[in-house]
Amino acid sequence: MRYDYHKIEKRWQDKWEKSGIYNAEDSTKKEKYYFLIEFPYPSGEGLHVGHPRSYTALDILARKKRMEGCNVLYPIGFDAFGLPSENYAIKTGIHPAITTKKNIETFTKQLKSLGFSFDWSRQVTTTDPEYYKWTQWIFLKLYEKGLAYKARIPINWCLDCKIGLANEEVVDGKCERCGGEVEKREKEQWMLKITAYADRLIDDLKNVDYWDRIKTQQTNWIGRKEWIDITYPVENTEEEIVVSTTRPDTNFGATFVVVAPEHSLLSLDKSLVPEEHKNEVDKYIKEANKKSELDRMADGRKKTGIFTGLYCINQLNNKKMPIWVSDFVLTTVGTGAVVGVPGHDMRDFEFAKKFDLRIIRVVVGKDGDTSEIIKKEQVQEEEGIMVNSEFINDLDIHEATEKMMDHLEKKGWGERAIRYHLRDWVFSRQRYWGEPIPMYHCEKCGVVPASEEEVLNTDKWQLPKIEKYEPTDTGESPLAAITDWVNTECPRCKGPAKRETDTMPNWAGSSWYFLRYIDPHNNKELADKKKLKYWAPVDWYNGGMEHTTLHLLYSRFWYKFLYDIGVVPKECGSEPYKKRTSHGMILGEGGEKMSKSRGNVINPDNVVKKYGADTFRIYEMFMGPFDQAIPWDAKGVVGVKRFLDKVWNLFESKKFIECGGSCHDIPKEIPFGLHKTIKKVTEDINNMRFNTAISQMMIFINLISGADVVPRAAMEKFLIILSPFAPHITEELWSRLGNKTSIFKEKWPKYNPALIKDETINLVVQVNGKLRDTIPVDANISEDKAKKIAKDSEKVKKWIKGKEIVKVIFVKGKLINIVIR
RNA sequence: GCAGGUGUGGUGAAACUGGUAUACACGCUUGGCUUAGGACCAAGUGGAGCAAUCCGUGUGGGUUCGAGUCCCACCACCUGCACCA
Repeated sequence: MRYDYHKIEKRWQDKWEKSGIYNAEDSTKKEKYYFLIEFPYPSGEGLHVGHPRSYTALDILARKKRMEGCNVLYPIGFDAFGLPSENYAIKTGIHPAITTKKNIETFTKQLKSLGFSFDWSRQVTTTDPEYYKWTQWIFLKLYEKGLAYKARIPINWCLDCKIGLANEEVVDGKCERCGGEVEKREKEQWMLKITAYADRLIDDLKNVDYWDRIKTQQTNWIGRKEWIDITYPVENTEEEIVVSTTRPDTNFGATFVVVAPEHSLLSLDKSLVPEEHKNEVDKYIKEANKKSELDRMADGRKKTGIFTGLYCINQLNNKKMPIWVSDFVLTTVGTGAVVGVPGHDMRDFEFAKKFDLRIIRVVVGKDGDTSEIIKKEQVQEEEGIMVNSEFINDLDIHEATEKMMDHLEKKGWGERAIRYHLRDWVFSRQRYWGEPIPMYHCEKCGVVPASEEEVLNTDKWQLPKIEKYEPTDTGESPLAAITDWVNTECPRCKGPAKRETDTMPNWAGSSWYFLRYIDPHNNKELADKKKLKYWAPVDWYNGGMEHTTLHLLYSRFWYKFLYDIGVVPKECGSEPYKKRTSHGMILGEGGEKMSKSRGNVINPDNVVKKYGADTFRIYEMFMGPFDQAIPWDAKGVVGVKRFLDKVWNLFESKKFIECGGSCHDIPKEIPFGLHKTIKKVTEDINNMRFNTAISQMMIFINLISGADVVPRAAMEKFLIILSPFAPHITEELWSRLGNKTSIFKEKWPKYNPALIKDETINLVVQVNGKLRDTIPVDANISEDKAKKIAKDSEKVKKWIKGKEIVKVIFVKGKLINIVIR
């Protein structure tokens, strides 16, 4: 019979779904294991080939873990709030809920066609009021604990469309939809105080098993550093300017100060800027206002700037420093003013060069040059010893930093500050398709939170139906247009009040979904304590590297908060994910990102139709190292299909023989190869080296293709280790071998170490490190014997003849290297 | 700009703690089978050379008996940068 993957795959998918063999059990004595993948955003484009990379990987791990006797939770859900559905609604007038429902149906069908062992009975969707009421409840708790507050934060404002834009919708400073001008506009927004958790978010990383690069990136993103804010009096005024720096050791080398265009020193009502500079400065500020932060950082190379006409005094040496304004300085970093030390900072150096400012050396590097004036092209950023710096001369820069900080503090000229790169989380969106923020604004009482009762047990804070999805031209969310929803009474004083009309960002729902999977239908609590104690935390979370700084950090923050207020029991620990790994992106065939506009998108449905789900799964695991970005290769899929065809055809053509204790007519290579394969596949799966696990299985199949008879037991073991990769074909062949129960109820096989020991090896013989011969010898050969054999080799003799042997290096069981002169 | 990563045949890649560079797969070449082949089977396949041999893991240095692997400097590319998810 032909390998008819369509029939086989459909049949087993139906059987598995009916029997619910992948559903996690809630009350069992078995050890638990919780695998988590990042739940998808159900976009209108359907499943991307990138999604199954992560899902297949953890599916393999989950299936293996079950076979090792664990009670495994491997859930799935949908992160369905977001911009694309809303923008689609603006264009077509179709309600996002309808689009979302349709998209989820498509995704569900696609995911099921790939045979993932998800527990579908626990599906969670963030747009479901039964789910998002708990998201809103968490917000109320954050507010109650003082972690939610309002602040004025700029948004991107399109002057033509008159709506606020997401950063992504701003392309080269222009509105993505109309190409019009975009400017920054300040708005009162809800903020979450994630910085209150900054220290714990860094320090607790030592208790989790994340890949190093993930830990490093998180630590750097939080960016905890000791700064010092130094005050300089501004000449001929009552004002002072406060610069912030992490390198006060170089302060004797300071020659100028640069402030951000938004700096208060330049504000009009202060009118400090001398008349003759005013026009130019104002013009510069206006230009800067149009650029996004990222553009400003990117353009920083070009070094634009204007002298303000003001000077300040460095109190260390009473030197006068001109104050410049430049948009490479950001208000969000430090105090929004930096001190220029052009001798030892590339950016300052380029700035000084361009505007012809003084450059002074205060650190000596390896070259030992101590001259005070630095010649052009000589900026020196590496570490070294202080010079030209009075009381800190001859110290290395770290000691000098400490001493300078003490000195400045003692004099009252500076103040130390622990500062983080991490900023508080802007939690408001002026959009419709998100969780309403359950807050009242009362004329008398001010901000009044909704009650828990209202949010949990009434529909008062559910998203109301609306007619138009465009944000209002005042910069408010479309909800602001529904006056009978907005205008309401204050729950405290019963006077007139308005509802908050901003909604939450997409990140909200995804910050705690993994907890809801544990108890998805609970109507009384976010999740039952007993179930949480059993299942939490997540044992293994895999996702994209691009989520390392935002989503991963946000969800760790929320989990810690829920842990602090006792929603998550103490026994679970204060970290949501024990282990975190990352998959690489799948690129288009040319090596570029897959996108509609490039026309290089691969639809997983077509691949499944042409080759079957098992081939698709194995190809995605075989294409390269799991953590690396890899281009799709349509031809590569063929090789994997051939492999599965070979496995199938073996069953059609081979004789399987039963061997009780011993099988004398079976060549030794078969048990040797099998046990080596079991070992390699087992270890490689655990280390996410799926590509090499598959190549080992290919080697084994190539080996037994040549054999006349194959022991049935060997074939069964092979099918079991292949089954997590290719669940359908293996389940089918398993049942064809006469087995009545599912292959996934089998135990994961163990290898026999005695069987995979090499008895002979190829001894590598080198002369001066170059390969000259390989000689098959006993694996336990002694050094003396190996030396003799090596020197007797004709090939080696040729090289050592007439030369002096300086020494011989012997690596047991591997090689011998003869060093000659 | 800052942060994290990657770089090996014609292609995707393999190489555990420094020890035979290129496993496995694609492609290609030759042959077989076939009415046919985008099916299957067999052999070959880093470069130069008749050969002995030499050269080869982004570039340039270094450490070592020995470097794809370790150290230093550089180059190119990918990801993220807070309102895409």
